[in-house]
Amino acid sequence: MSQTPKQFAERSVPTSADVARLAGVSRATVSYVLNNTASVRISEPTRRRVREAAEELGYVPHAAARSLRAGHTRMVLLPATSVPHGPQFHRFFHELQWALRRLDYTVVQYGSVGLDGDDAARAWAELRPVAVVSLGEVGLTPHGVDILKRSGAKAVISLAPRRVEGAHCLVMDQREVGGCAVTHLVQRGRRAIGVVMPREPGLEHFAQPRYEGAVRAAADTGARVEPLPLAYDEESAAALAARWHGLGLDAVYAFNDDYAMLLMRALQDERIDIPGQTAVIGADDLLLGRLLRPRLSTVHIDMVTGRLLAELVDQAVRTPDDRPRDHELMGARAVHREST
Amino acid sequence: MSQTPKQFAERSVPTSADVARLAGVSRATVSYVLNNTASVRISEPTRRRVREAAEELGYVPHAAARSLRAGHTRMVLLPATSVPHGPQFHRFFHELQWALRRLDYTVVQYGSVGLDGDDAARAWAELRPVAVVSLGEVGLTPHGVDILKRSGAKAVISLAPRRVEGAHCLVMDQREVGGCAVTHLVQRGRRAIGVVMPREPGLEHFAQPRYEGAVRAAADTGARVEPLPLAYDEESAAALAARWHGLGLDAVYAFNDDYAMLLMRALQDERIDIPGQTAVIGADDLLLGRLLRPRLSTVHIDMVTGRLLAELVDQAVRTPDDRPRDHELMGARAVHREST
DNA sequence: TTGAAAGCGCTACCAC
DNA sequence: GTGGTAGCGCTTTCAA
Repeated sequence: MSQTPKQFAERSVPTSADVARLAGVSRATVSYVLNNTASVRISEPTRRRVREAAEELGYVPHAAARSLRAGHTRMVLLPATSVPHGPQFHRFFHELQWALRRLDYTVVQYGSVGLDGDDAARAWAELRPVAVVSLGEVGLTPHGVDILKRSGAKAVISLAPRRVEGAHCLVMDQREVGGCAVTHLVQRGRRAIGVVMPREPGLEHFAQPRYEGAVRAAADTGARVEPLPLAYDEESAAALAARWHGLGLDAVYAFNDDYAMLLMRALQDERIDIPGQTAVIGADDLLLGRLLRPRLSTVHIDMVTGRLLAELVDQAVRTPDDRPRDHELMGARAVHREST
Repeated sequence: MSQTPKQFAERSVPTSADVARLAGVSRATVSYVLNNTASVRISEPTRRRVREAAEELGYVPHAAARSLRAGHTRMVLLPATSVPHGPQFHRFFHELQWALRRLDYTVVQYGSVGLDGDDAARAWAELRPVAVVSLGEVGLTPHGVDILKRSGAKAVISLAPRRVEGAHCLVMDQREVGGCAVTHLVQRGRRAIGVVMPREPGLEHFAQPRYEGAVRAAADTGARVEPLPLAYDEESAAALAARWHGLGLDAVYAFNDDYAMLLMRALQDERIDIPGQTAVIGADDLLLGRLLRPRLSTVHIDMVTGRLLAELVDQAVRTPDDRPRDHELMGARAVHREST
C-alpha cells in the first residue's frame, strides 16, 4: 500500500509531503525547516534529515501553492517592453530589476504582445502581482488601474508620457524632449524645422508627444514646424533627402539619434551641408552620434535611477493607502555638438 | 451573520465564491460559465447573471489557484535578457512572444539578475513553467535542466553558444561569427588580426566563443590573432588607437558593429587609413554601419524566426518524452563593404 | 441544469 | 520539538 503509488510518484513532481515521508517527519516540520521559521525550534538532526531528503528528491517549493496560502505574492510585474530602447533605458531597466530583487521582490516581465488596455490589465491581474510598473507602452487606463487594485495590487506605477488616474505616476513627459530640441534650434537662428515621425509601430507613443512638445516650443517664436514621416531604412531616408530642397527647411529634429544618423547621412549624400544648410539634432545622446562628422547634436535625457524607482515601488507597496503622488522625473537638455 | 464579514470582504479581493453569492448560484456554475465549459449546459439567464455579477465585482480569476488545481501551467518562462541586443534579436524575441501567445501560452520573462546557474534554475522551477527557453546568458547547467524537468517542465530549450546536456538545444554557435570574420580578412590578404574583446560584463558569453572561432579560422593560414580588450567608450578606444602602430596589426575584427564603429573612428582620428593600413570588420549588420565612410564590413547573422522556435517549443511540450534534438540554426556570412 | 464536496501544495495555528 | 489539520481559490467529478 505504501509502495503502490510510488511508480506514479516517481514520474511526478516531488511535494513537501514526499520530503516529509522520506525524512520521516510531518509536512509541517518540512515547512519549518526549509523556511527557517524563527518562531519554532527544530533539532539539528531533524533539520539535516529534512534538507537531505529535499536535496535527494530535487524538491522545489511550488510558488503558486505558497502564494495561494499566503494570500499575497511578492511579484512585481513589468509589462514587457516591445520597443527597442537605447542603452540608457536598458541600464535603467537592469538597475530596476536588480534593486527590486534586493528588496526581495520577484520580478517578472509579462509579455503583453497583442493585448491592450483592459485586456492586458486583466491578464496581469490574474497573476496577483503586488505591484505593476508600466513602462508606458501598453495603454494603462484608469479602469485598468482599478482592475489591478481590486485584484490586490498594492501599487500601480506608470512611467508614461501622460499621467493615469489612480496610479502612482512617474511622468516622463516626452514633450520636453521635443521642446528642448526645437528651443535649441530656434536659439541658433533656425526658423523652418522638420520633425521626424518614425513609421515604425510602437514608437508613436513617444513620437506624438515629442512632436507636440516641438510645436509648443515653436509657438510665438516665429518658427514653423513640419512633421516628416520616415521609416528606418536607407530608401526612406534617401527619398526624404531627395525632396529636401523643396521642403524649404533649415533644421530638423530627427526623433532620436538613430533616425538622426540615418537622415544626416542621406542629406550629406545629397550634398546638403550640415549644419550650414540644415541643422540636425537627435535625442538619447548615443555614443555613436559623437563618432560622426559633424558630431551629432542631441537631447540628453536624464533618467531616474532604477534604484530610486525600486524604492518608490517598495514604499508604495508598504503604504498602499497613501494617495498616489506624481513625480516629475525626466530631465531633458539639449547637447550642442557640431550638427546644429 | 451573512453581513458580518462584508466589511472585510469589501476591501478584499473578489473570488468566484463572491460572484456565486451575488449571482445566486454555486461556485461550480460560476466556473462553468466563465470558462465556457462545453461539457455542461447552463441556461442563458443564469449565464447572464453570472457574467454580470463577475463584471460588477471586478472579478479576475486567480491564476495560481487555477494552476494549482489543474496541476500544470501554460507558462513559458524566458530568463530575461540583461544584455543589450541589436534590433534583429529584438525582432526575433518579439516574434517568439507573439507566436507563443497565439499558441495559448503565457509568456513570462523572469528577471534573473544576480542569480546564476542552479540558483536561477531553482527560482524558475518554483513557478512550474511548462517550458523554459534560455537565451544563453544565464549559465544553464545539466543539473539545472534536471531541476527544471523534475519540477514539471516539459521542455527546456537553450539558445546558447554551447549545447547543454538534457536540454533541447538550438545551438547558436558564436564561433562561426568569429570564424567568418577572420576567414574574410585572411582571404583579403590580412595576416595580423586583432580581435576586440568587450570589457562590458555579460558579453563574455558571446565574446569568448567568437574569439575561439577566430583563432580556429586563423590556424594553418599563417595569420596570427591577437585579443584586444576594449571598453565601450571613447577613451578606451582612443587609448587602443594610440598604441596601434606598435601592435603591428593589419586588420581587426571588432566583436560587433558597435565596437567596430567606435574603434574605426578612433583609428581614423589617429590618421590610420581604413582599409589601407588596417581593415575593420564588425558583426550584426547594423544599418548604421552602412552610413559610415568607409562603409563598415560586417558579419551578417541569420537568425531563426521566432515563429519557428515557438513551434519547436510547442512540439517539445506536446511530446516531452522525445529525446531532445539539437538544431543548428544560426547561419553567419561575411558582408564585404568598404572597410576591409 | 445545478449543487455539494474533494483536493491541488503549502503554511500557520494548536495540541501533544 | 513535532504532528495534525484547516483552508487559501479553483475545477471537476458525482448526485440530485
